[in-house]
Amino acid sequence: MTDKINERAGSLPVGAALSWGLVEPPKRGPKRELSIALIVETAISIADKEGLSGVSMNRVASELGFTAMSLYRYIPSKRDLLLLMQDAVCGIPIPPENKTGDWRDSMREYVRATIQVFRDHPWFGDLPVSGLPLMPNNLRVVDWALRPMRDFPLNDYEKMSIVLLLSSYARSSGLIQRDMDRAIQAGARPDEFNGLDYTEALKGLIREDKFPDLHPVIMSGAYTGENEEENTVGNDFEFGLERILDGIACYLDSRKK
Amino acid sequence: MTDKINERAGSLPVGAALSWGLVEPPKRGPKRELSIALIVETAISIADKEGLSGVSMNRVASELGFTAMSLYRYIPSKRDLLLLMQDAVCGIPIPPENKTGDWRDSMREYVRATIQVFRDHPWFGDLPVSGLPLMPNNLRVVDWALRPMRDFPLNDYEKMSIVLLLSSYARSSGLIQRDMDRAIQAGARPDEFNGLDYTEALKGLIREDKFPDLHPVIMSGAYTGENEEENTVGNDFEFGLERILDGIACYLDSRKK
DNA sequence: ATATACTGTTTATATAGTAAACTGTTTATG
DNA sequence: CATAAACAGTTTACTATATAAACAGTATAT
Repeated sequence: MTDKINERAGSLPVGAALSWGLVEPPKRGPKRELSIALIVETAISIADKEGLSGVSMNRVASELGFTAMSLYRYIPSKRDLLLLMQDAVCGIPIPPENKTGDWRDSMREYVRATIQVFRDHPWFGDLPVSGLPLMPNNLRVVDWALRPMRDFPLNDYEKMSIVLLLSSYARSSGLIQRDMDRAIQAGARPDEFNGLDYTEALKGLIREDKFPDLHPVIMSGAYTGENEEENTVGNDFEFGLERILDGIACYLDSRKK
Repeated sequence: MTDKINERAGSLPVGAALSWGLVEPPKRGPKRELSIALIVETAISIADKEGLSGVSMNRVASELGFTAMSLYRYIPSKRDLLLLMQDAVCGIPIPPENKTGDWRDSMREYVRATIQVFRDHPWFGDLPVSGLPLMPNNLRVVDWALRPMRDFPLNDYEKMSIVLLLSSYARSSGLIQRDMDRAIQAGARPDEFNGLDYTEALKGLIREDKFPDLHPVIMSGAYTGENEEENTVGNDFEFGLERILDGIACYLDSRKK
């Protein structure tokens, strides 16, 4: 199966080659009853409901009415299944280009959409990011991130650094928002454990002498995010994003003059 | 074992409680031949050499000359061992406060040190970050990150947002630098697979019509980082950091006027 | 017609993590 | 001092898990 890889795949990881559709479909033998897309879709829906730990080859196959081993006719290893899942949820709709809007709006839109992926698929942030994106949906998102900078007087390295800046911030914000979503869900059933309710424990542990700068932040509740109504920053993630955008604007100015 | 937790631990996860030293040492019975610190240290050294997949309860115990089950007298689960490892490598030396230096230098120093953790312990970035730090070493690092802002005219939410900004950027940069380190190591043995050498494959796959903005970046080699000497950005991570610092400066200015 | 390349399944193996029961040791208590 | 309780580390056992190998049936190329 993995030996039928198109030469264009070059040295790509198998998961990436599969995602690019570079593995030739078989010519003989019985009709396939499954497909990569179906398997990945099923795995994602399990992960959405039960987390990554719910995703086993057996579980995915059972859901489809097959045996675990049948999946290996499509995907060579679980690691590759996870890569395919990762790329699949990057297949978000990319809005049409708005040539009149300013670049700040476009970047905000990109970051917001990226964060949403983490909230829609809470397991997404549990997969390790191994280096640069190589798979098609993920790369379309990178293409999107580059779009607002098309006419910037910057070279490609500068642009990529900005993409890194935006995407890393989106990731971190996405993770935190995901955890907040979880806490709210847990709060709906108060018998369950509320993951963000560590405030009391921390207040007893963070002594002023050992943590002079963290101490007041814990005490005010800003660290764990209680009294969210007092949060002048507003929708948590927007503050940092505006700082990043300011920083970019600042750099553009310095380049123009 | 886990039932002997100090009440100050409150609702903390067990791993965090262990890390805070909130689990009372036993009063009777035979002398302990191991310690949490020793186990964690051993696990870290295995992970440093062989990656996270090398760390199994069996492997760690064998290294110490004990059976896997003996570890459970100290650490209730593997998940907790991983948490302890995560916190342990955050135990980096925190430089003394430099009251005369400016805040930008202090923040640069913090980010640089954080990135170094990812390079020294390549597995560190493979562990999922689950929400806010709760463990002592990690929180000392947060305290450090807050230090340069002590006299900023900002409230705690604003400060925490900036910490998020800096630490998320450090994480992403750290991951990329780790991967570059790996590629260089692989390059030293050219028979091995160089993880960053996907350039050729991508050049064939990223068509201009589907990826109008990414296409030129791939072709120039900026995406995969070939011709690093042409990278005007300089030491890759510094560019984004300066943008962030500019953004913060910009915000401070807008507050002052 | 038949060899070939497939399909999904069955069977088997190796490697986890960890629960429970066991043996021996130290300490607190009567 | 005797004994019970609390512990240490081990043995054994169980449950998942990923996945290799062999198998029986089916569609296609020659």
